Order: sequence, then structure tokens, then C-alpha cells
Amino acid sequence: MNTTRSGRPALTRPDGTPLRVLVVDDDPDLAEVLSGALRYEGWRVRSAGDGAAALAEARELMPDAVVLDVMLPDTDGFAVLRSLHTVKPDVCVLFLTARDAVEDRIAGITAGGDDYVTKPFSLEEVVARVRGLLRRAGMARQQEEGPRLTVGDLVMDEEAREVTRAGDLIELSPTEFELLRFLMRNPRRVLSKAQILDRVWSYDFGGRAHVVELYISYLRKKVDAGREPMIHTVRGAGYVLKPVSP
Amino acid sequence: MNTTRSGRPALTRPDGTPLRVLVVDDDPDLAEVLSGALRYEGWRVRSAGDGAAALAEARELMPDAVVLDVMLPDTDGFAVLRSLHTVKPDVCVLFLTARDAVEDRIAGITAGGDDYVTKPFSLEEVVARVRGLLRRAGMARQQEEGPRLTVGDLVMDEEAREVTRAGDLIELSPTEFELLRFLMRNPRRVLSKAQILDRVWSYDFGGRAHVVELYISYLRKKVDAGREPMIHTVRGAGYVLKPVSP
DNA sequence: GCAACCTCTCAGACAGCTCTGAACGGGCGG
DNA sequence: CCGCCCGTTCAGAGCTGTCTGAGAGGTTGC
Repeated sequence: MNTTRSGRPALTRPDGTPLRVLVVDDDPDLAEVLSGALRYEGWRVRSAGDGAAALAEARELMPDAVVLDVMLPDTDGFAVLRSLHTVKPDVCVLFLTARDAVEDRIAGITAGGDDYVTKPFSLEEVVARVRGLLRRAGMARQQEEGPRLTVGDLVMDEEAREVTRAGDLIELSPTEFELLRFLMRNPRRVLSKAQILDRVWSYDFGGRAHVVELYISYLRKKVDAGREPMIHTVRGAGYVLKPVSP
Repeated sequence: MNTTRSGRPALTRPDGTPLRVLVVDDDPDLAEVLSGALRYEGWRVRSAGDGAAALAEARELMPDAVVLDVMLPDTDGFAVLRSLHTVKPDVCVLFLTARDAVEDRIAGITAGGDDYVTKPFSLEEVVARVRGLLRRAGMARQQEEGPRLTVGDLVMDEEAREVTRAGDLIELSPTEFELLRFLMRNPRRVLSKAQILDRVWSYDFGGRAHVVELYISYLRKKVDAGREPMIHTVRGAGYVLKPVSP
């Protein structure tokens, strides 16, 4: 079976083969980091540095999804989107855009079911969005109950951004939500503060690991409040999320 | 089963296959955005940039409906309509026209069961009209109760443009109505302001996301007034419409 | 041409979020 | 047993996101 590097079963195409994703960004470092994060999901990933290369790769790879920087050296993202659709009409696109550029050309993009994130973003965010796009487009095999994440009696509905424990609703801030999502995607596995920082916080975040400790403590107050704890500290190593009983 | 990208069951042909729609507009960006929005409904979409290409595509696709710009580089929309009818006599047509364009000629067209919207339009409007055309023409399989949208005790009759909550009639302005329709078509899902803006406001609207907040507040006053709230803010993410109890 | 309504902009108030610094406490090695 | 270090928690500053009211400009209908 096709699996992620983390051992979790991968989100695959309906026929069980790995999903294909193309990353297009002119910053090679960023493209590399993104590719790595997507590959970690068990997907087949290629990358390109400009619009022309993107088209060439797309013709060869026939990707299910494209992660596409709006600002490219040769063309703009919108033109690339059109060309991509002629190559593969049902391709999903996640745009990467600068915060202050949001207003200009993004209009209309999300209307087609595509999506975007603003730089600087967290990898967890990008991966989650791509996963959401693929699932909604019906390109990914529906796992169990679809967009529902479950660890013990803790349940997260990613689309509704709703979290419950033993049926009780838990309200979370955006950062708390992303941190918990990362933990829930990697249950029973110790995650180092560095890993968490790299994955949940923006790639250009200069802060220290102390923030992670702080947000873990916030999460504990809300998730474990008065109940049997699910979030555990592993001294010198990191944190684990585990279901209570076994 | 054939489904929309949003996961909702798609409006299909009587035999269950996807509906086919042809988009004809000489502005490639607009054609792209329209195609995206229609594809998002789970339909099979092709597009063309002029009358000749439209005919060629139509012969191949045999569309159930055509979204047709009246002003084309080579011919005018009415001539195209005539040719289309020779290719597929029962095709439905939604005309796209400038506000100040000849209303009289359009008026004659709509008598034949076809419809039109004036530029600039919102995507929600176009999609709703196409849906209406197909339904009235009997080309689409009637789903559940047809043009009735229900979320909890909130009910919208799209054709009568009537909304009730717990039986009480709620009067809405056009924009309020479209916003609520979009929310009701995507219940329990967080919708970002950008998504809402792209979908409910005209494609050329240059304004900021602030309008969305404003109209959400109008809706709350009318829909949630004194009752258990159904419209919820998800800080940093967007808004959700949810039935009250579960 | 007047009145009513609809739509959108602007600016201010407010609340919640994010992160810093600093103090506290408990495990673990010496 | 002591001291160090890791982890936790608290308090607070600054920022951002969200809501509201007032009002201008435009359109529609009478």
C-alpha cells in the first residue's frame, strides 16, 4: 500500500496510485521545502521555477494539483492557470501570494474551487489546503469519514473548523487549531519543538521554541481541562498526543 | 455518484451523467472564471472565444446549456444562438450583456425560455440562472424538493425569492439574498471572506473584504434576530452557517 | 422630482490573539 | 542533597481582526 513517510496511510487517487503535485515557485529554497512537505504526504512531486517550465512539467506529470506562486519571472499566475487547464482541465490550483497583493488578481480564483494562501505561510497550512482541494475535487479516495480527524474521543472537523472532545465543543484560536491539527495528524509520535515550529509556524518566523511550549499549555487547558490528559511531555524530546486508554 | 467539488450532490442529466455547459466569451480571464464556477457545480464545461469556435465546440460537446456573451469579435450572440439551435434545438442559453445594451432584443429572447444577466454579474447569479434554466427545461433531474434550500429551520425558496426562519418571513435586499444563498449552499463549512467576495460580488468589484463583514452583520440582524444564532464568525478564517442544535 | 431604499466607504471602539519576559517548580545528574 | 536545566505558567504589551454607526452616492419607484 502507498504510505506517507510518517507511516500513516496516504491520501491517494481513486485507483490507489500516488497523487501527483506540481510546485511552481521561482525561489528554489522555498520550492524545495514545499516539495519536501508534500512528498512527506506520500505524493509524487515535481517542481518548476517559471511558467514555461511549469507547463512542460505539467504535460509530463499530468498533476492532480499545482501549488503556484502568483509572481513568476516570465508570466503571471492567471495565465499559467489558463494554460494548465488546457493541459488538464480538472487540475486543482493552490496559489501562493504576497499578503498585500491579495486584493488585485486573486478575485475569481477561489470561485472555481481553487484556493490560495498568503506568504508567509506555514507548511501545515499549505498541505492541509492541497488535501482539501483534492478531496473536494473528488480526486482523492475518500478515507473513512472524509474530512474528519479522530484521536480517541477527540474529533476535529477541518472544514467546519470545529473540535470536540467527548462531544464537548472546544473553541480554538487559529494557531491553536493548526497546532492541534498537526498533533492529531501524528498521534502516538513524539514531535520535537523544532519539528512543530517548522511545520506549524510560518517559514520565516524568527521566534524561539518557547512559543511552542506556550501554545501546548494553552491547548492543554482547553483539550485536557479536567479530563484524563492526552497531551504528554517527553522531557528532552518533545510532545506526544495519545488516546487515553490503550 | 456525480458530485460537485463542494461535496454536495450535483444537479445531473436525467440519466445521471454530468450536465454539459459551453461558455462563450472573448475575454479569456472571464471565460476561465466562469468555467471554473460551473465546473465547481460538477458539470462538464468547455469554453470558446468566438462564434466560430463556439459552434465547433458545440458540435463536439452537445451542451445542455450555453453561457453566451452577446458581443463577440466575429458575430453577434443572436446569430450564434441560431446556429446553435440547428446543432442542438433544445439547448438553453444564458446571455451575458452590457447594462446599457439593447434591452428590447434581449426581451424577445427570454420569451423563448432563455435568460440573461447584465455585466458585471456575480458568479453566484450566473450559476443560479443556469441551474434554473436547466431545471425548467427539464434537462436536469429534480433533486429532493427542487428549488427549495433548507438549513435547520431556515428555508429559502429560490424561485419565489422568499426566506423564512421557523415560519417567519424574512425580507432581504438582493445582495443579502445572494449572500445567504451562498451560505445556505455551503452549510457547516467555513467560507473565507475572499471566497464570499469572489462568489457573491461582481467579478469586477474592486472593493475590500470589509463589505462582507457589513453584509454579514445585516444578515445577522434579520436571520438571527433574537433567536439562537446560526451565523458564526471563525476568527482569522471566515464565517459558517450552521443549524442550531447539533 | 421626491422619497425610499440599497450599497458601499470611513473611522472608531473593542475584543481576542500572539508573543515577550520573568518567575516558579520539579526532575535529574553530580 | 544541591544545583542546574528544562518545562510550565502568569502577566502584560502590541497588534490585528471584527463589529458598529454615520453618512455619501446612486438607483428605483411613485
